[in-house]
Amino acid sequence: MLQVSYIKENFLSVISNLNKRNVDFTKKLKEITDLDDTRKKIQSEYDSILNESNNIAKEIGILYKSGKSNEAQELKSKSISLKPKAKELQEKLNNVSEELKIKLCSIPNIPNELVVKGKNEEDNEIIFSTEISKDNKKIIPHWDLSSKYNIIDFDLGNKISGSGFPVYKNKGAKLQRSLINFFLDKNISQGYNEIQPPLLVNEDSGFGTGQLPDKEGQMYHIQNENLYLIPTAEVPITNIYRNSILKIHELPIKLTGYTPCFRREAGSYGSDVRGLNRLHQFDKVEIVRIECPTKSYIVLDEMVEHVKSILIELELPFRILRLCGGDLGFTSAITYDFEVFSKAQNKWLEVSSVSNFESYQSNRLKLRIDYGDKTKKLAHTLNGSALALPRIIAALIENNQTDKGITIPKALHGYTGFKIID
RNA sequence: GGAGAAAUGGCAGAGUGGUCGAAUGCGGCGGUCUUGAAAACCGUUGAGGGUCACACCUCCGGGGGUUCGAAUCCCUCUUUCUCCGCCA
Repeated sequence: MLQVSYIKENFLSVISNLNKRNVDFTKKLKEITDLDDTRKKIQSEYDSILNESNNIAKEIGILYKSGKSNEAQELKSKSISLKPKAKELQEKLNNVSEELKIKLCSIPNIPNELVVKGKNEEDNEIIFSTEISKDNKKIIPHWDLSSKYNIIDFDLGNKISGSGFPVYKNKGAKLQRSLINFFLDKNISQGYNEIQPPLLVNEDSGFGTGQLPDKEGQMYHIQNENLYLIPTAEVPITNIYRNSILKIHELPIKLTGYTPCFRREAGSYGSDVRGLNRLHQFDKVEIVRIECPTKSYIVLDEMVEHVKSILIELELPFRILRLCGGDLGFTSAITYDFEVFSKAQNKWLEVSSVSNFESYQSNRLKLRIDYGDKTKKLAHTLNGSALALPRIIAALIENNQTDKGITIPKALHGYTGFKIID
């Protein structure tokens, strides 16, 4: 959520930067600033009525003490006469504030200056890519390899839950566990502290990181408890700091956590959802940072380098994209996507998304930094996947298939305890 | 699931209808003293809205109500604790 004061002070640049998302927000932003002016006007009118009745109440107290109940009676009726107007103003204020909040929530984050305008994923900028071998060796897709080596069972998942809930078996299960531990260890070695958060969150948490309102459709909702299954560990981990004021010396905050993630993925179909490409439940290790605004872009680069180093250790072909305005997530100011190459599908698969949300989330979260010199500012939040499991597994088994079996990259040997799946 | 108790500032803890945004202690910050530190003493120390700055307004778990006036009374929700039941 953007701050109204920021919109007012930077009206034209906000419009032109938001324009990179290919939507013109001029009208909406104008409505917001007008609404805020109205809010202020009603607020001050309401405040002065409250001021008046507060004063009367105090006087009545004094009069009663000195036994002048007749005069007190007079003041009482005066105070009562103020009530209808106060009530009316209070209601107006509530309505306007609520409307303002709804309107503000409908404005996405302002893209950073590095982000180019663009329509969709085709306009994303490729900023790094490893070599992709062009040999024409026959490659088996991961869904066939899964059953060939009996490591992932999609039919069994269908039986137990439905599509998008695969069952990992045997060395497939061990490979999952190994990757999770490998990722966590990598993150911890870079100073991230491990968190095991709840997998169900309340409405306030969903709002804090920007999943609610509007994006309810993407989350599973437990109706009778009004809880949501997390679509990413970002939600519970970032919300640790909801309604917080951090002392400057408490920063930086670097957290990592492994969780299953649950997504409804309504509307997905076809080859997009084949095999491990898009699941309703999948495992992911996330990194989350809370930073001083002056440092968040240095930190973003650091996070990109970190994720990159993990993919290099896994010896997977990958590339890094800087998302264009049209493909940028609603709450993000800038996002770098990591994609591994699936040779069998001749397709890039997203395995990580590293973003700086600047103060967009922290304004919703009410997450501020106390600089110790009377100044307080919204913090910057950042997060990224390091990394999401299923597509890593898909690329790994496809790329490493040999006549003898699927070889496991060296970096994982200490975790798996085996070097080949056969 | 049943019965009872509670929720106040960073923490502890007073306050049960009238200058209470809230005593006191601890902690934090600034100072005096000291070669330096500790101790002691003095001062200061919640958040949001609003204003050029003041004024002013809101907030004592959340929401609603009673009253001229609510931290204090009533309703409701949430959370915590104790006892019983159940249980990985």
